[in-house]
Amino acid sequence: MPSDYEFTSIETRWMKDWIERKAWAAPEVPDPGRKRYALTMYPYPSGDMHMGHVEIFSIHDAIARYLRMNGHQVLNPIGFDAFGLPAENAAIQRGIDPKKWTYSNIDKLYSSAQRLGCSFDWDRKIATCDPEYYKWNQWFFLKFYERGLAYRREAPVNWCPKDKTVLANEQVVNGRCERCDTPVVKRYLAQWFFKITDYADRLLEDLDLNHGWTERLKSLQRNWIGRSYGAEVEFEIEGRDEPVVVYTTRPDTLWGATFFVVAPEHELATELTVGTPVEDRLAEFREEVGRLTEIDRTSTERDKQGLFLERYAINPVNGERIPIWAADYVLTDYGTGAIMAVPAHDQRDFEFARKYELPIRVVIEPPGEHLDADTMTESYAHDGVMVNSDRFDGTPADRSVQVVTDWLQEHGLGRHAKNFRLRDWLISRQRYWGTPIPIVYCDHCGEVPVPEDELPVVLPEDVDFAPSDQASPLATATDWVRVTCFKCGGPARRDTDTMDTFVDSSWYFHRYVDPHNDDAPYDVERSNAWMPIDQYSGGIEHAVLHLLYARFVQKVLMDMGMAKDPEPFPNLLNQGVVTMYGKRMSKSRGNIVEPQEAFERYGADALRLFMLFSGPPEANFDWPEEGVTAIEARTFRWLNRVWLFCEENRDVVSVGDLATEPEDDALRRQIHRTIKVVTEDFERFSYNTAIARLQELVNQAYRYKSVGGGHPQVIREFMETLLKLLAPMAPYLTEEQWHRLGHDDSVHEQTWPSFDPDLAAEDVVTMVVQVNGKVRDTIEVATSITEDEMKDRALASEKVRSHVGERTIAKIITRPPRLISLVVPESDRS
RNA sequence: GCGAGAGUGGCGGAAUUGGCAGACGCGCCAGCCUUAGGAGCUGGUGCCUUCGGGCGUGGGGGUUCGAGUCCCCCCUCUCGCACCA
Repeated sequence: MPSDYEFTSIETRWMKDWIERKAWAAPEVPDPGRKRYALTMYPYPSGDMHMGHVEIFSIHDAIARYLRMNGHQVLNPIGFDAFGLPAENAAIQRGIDPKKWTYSNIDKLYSSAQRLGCSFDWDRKIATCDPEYYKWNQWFFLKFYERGLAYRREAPVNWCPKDKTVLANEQVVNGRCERCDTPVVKRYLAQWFFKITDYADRLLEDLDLNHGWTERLKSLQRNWIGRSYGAEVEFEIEGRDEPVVVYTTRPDTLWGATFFVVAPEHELATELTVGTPVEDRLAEFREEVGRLTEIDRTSTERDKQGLFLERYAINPVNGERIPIWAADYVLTDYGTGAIMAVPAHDQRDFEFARKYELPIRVVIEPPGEHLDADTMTESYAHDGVMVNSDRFDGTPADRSVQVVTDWLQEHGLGRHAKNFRLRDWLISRQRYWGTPIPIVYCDHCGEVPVPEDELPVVLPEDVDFAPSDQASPLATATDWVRVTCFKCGGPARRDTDTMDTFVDSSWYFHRYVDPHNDDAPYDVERSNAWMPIDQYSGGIEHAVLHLLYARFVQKVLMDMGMAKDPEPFPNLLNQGVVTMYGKRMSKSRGNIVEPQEAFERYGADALRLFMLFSGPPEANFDWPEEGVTAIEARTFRWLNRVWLFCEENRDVVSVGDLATEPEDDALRRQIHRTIKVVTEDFERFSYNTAIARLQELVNQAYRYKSVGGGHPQVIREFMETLLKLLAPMAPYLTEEQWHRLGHDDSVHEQTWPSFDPDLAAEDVVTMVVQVNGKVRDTIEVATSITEDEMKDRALASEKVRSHVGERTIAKIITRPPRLISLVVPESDRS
């Protein structure tokens, strides 16, 4: 009586074996045509491994192992996104050194990944908090600076009052801090930006190169970049030399522009009121607006607030004097920060006009209808015909924008223009645990970049981590801050902010090809040999963060001659998240299921299969109420069934030629069909159905034994095929049984099985007979059946005949060999 | 409001091209085995049924010999964007 699957010692043995002989090491440079770069988004080391990691790694590892078995040289590295707020917060709350905290988490996560049986190339490990890594963040920063892609500017920025740092637009979700959910406020600060807007068109257009992206993800990015087409129009301002430019998507409504609005924070507002009685009221108004959180400011329910600046602009198309207002519904950083207001045809302008009793003039009407400005209750923003617009009266809406813009351009009043929702990437952070920005400030020379040979600017350790509203933690490292200017040798101060950690993750996949390089971020030749990433996997939560920033940086690298591919990851698999009771697992919710317990009770393979079997990889996985015990019923018992079959049958040896019986052929056919469909399933990442097919095969093998089947070659073919097909998903059990079957090499180094087409083809199929579209009989037939035979067999069926009755058959549709459909008149059935 | 995606048994899900809806598994039911079972084995399991059959993939209509799949309308849910001019 063979014993059950005892995984503990087996897992330990093979884990050691794989690591010691570097089983997953990729060559420095791959053979041409054989490379596959498989990458999973590097994890943030916030503690030990959690179920989210287990899911991602299980899927990703199945991909990598499958590629390897298909003869590819696979680069499958792992590293750690090691900078970031949680380390610092842990340091503040528990008095632990952020460095120690981070590295100890990295150690835990690294060995848990080994225990899970991941096939990473362990020696390529990187941690972004190593000076050897972040030195190159600083190097890239300087390169960006040289190219005019990094600049410092005072601007209204998103400030999280709890985390006490600024945030990028991408990190503000519904007006709240993405990390701690605190409402964000605007602050005026001098900050560093990366000029991602220079690449907006390319980021938009190259999305089509990413064939392996979901439409959903592409649409998220398109939305975020938000390109719109329209016109820039010049408005003269009374008493000002220079005209002011506004951006509009509807230049055809210019004749309906009855007032002009600037954002309260806009410098034009200050300029227009300085020295006038309005000056103080504007300052007050601006302060009022500044106190609002982004949520309040952008709430559509809130009443729009405005202030008449007592100045006038001239409408360029009709020379009308229109009043200039400051209003909180106009944003400083979109377009030019000033707009022409067309209340009749824009809902926001309409509400504002009604509130402050400003004139409304209709210039677009629905065909054949009249709109009355005095009685309308909302703006009319649909298609129509131009009216009250001089020579353009009667122009239909489908041409009006083009025609008017052409005319404006001809007369020097405006021009065609486009605009983006995307803003430049704010990379300064007022926090400690990140890459110091390699810039010093000199009273004499101003902003001075740290020379390359002075890199890295190492993060100081003697720092008060506690964040404040006034200064970054690094400012408390007074000795570190004080430097001599690299240009003039005079006194200077270091920039005390650190970089957004998304800078780190925007190029880490290049570092993996050459992780120990001291002279450059990476060797370009090597990177070119491995890039692009053939299969990337990770969560969709990075849709407009990492996945957008990394694409931007890749394009800059390309322009610098450091990359050859416009897109770094054309194929992307977005796994779902692991939840329980529909909510993301988290300590604060108390709905955590620990992988450690699962490892101990059921082993890594059962846990991996459990994740893979639950559903498609893109779907979220809601952990069942039972907790880890669910693994027992769903996958551990089946693994044990596989184990016992191998234990009971591995000593079956061949004794010369054996005649094959029909049941032998049946099992062989099933084996080859299974190879075919499981291979197809792997190609489309459909692991849940692959496992289902393997379960069917195992069921069939047990049935074969129970009816007396026992052909040694067939049994062996079954076991070896099963182990190979299962190996990418359950690496430990398959490795152990592979060796128990007498092999000296690893199952993971075997070639993925191929099928015999003759065997995989079905010889007998079930032919369905329909009468008027309804299934009336099913008949077992040979695959090679002819259409005539099909008709004969169908018409011979009692069941079919009773449904046809006396009626004549009007039409017969045959789809050999599976289907025949008889059409008879619906009338009086007797 | 704009954009994207989804809706299938008690549950997770399957059906790649318009061709037997519900594979595989969980759960449940019955039986066998066992001192015992949270083990193992066998069979059953969409709903209704007068046992002929009828109905069935969110609802309604359409195309077709045939629709979960294609087309139109509607409902619900999820996600993203949203005072972006």
